[in-house]
Amino acid sequence: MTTAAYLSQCILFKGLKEHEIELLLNQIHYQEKSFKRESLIAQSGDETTAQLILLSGSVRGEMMDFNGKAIKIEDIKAVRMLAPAFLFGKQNHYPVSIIANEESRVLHIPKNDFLKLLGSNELILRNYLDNISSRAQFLSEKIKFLFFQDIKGKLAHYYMTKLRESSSQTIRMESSQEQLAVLFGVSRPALARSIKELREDKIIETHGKEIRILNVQALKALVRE
Amino acid sequence: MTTAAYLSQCILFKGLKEHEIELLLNQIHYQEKSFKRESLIAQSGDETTAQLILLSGSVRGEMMDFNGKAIKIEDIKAVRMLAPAFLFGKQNHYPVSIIANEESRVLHIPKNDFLKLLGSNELILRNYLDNISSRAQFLSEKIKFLFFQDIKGKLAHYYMTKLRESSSQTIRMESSQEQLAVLFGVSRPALARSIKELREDKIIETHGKEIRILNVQALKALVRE
DNA sequence: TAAAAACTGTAACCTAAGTTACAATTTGGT
DNA sequence: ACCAAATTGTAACTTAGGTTACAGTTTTTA
Repeated sequence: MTTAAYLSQCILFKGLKEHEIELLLNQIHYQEKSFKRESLIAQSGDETTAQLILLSGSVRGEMMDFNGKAIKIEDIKAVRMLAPAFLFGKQNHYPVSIIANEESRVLHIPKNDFLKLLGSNELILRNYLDNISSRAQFLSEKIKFLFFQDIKGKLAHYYMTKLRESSSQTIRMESSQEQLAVLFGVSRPALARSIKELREDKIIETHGKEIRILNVQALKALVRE
Repeated sequence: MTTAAYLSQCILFKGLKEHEIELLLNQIHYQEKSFKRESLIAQSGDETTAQLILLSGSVRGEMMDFNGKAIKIEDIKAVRMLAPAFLFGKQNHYPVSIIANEESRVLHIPKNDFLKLLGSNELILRNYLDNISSRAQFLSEKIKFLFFQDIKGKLAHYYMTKLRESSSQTIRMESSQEQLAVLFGVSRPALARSIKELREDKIIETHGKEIRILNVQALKALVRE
């Protein structure tokens, strides 16, 4: 698969044909890099001198707390830009560390070339604008999630979201409690305790990785908003 | 003072002369609105259908927690755009409630007219790009501040920032403990307790609104980063 | 300048979540 | 199918911060 073929799946190039992307790429410099599973793609605090685009694989963005414990901000699957809102503005540093979840390929476009790209096509510019706005929106939601919800609120929010994607009243957990705790920024035993309490209150029922929602109303009431 | 004169002080129009702004304004529709002290300019969750620019006065952005208790995200002084990153992207809703701190005037540019403005001048577009990127950066810092710092860490961070603006080892607090607690998202007595502990540890000395930093090293060490 | 209002200091008590530890269960590899 | 490793359940105990309450202090306003 060509670079342009990958990029045609990135929202930055939404509305553009593969051959148009090809033409645009010919006018700028860029590199492709491969990263092995668990390797560090960018370190929190590093200067952002280029726009990165994840072409294949998946990565995660993590913030570190004082004790070195990570909390996961998000999982990112190809094809997507990495840290789009951190190339411009005042603080050109990665806000999170970016780590490959699996073998991944990343396109690396130096800032000046990326600027040229934005200037060369109005559609791309508009897509970019949309994208960094969405980033700010995502971060603003993240504040609400991390800071305003207690553990049960986080669980309820998480389950409700999963439930919307499901056709039945059951959810299949694809991540472990440990991983979920990292996403919630809480300790694993505390998460398990909250799950237990939901079980005791007959709000959910767990069978291994399957979770059945028994009382959607009560669950919804736990979300603090 | 004309609208254009105010706008020439807004980073969105950085690099433009007053008469150039005047010309641009002639091509779009806009309104000016006045708000009294403590009145609601926009409610969290409201749809963002226009770009707001604070022309005079000052406002604050607040998130509400579940119990209706506010936490202040930031204070905004004229001249500045309000919620710039929330006009584009997927979630066109105010992330915070915006409340006038004092008598304030706000320019209201409907989304389409604002788009026209962005399209009509490359400098404005670039300024806007910088600005919404800075918003995302601000929010990312806010996550670190609110979620990763304990109360002493927040105090230390706050004092260190104030100290940088001061020529001596003293800080003059212009906000009350109550206001600071709202900014930190903590309760007032808990904040007072932490201040007391800093005093007991001989890290600071307080005399009314004056705070003298006795041990910068120890203070710095309290910031969790 | 006196009374009211706002602000600060502090204490007792409560609660959510962290920490540590370990047993029970599930999963995956050979 | 068996063993090791990972995951989950749970309990005891600690801790940071919330809640409530009230006294002392400073600032505002009449």
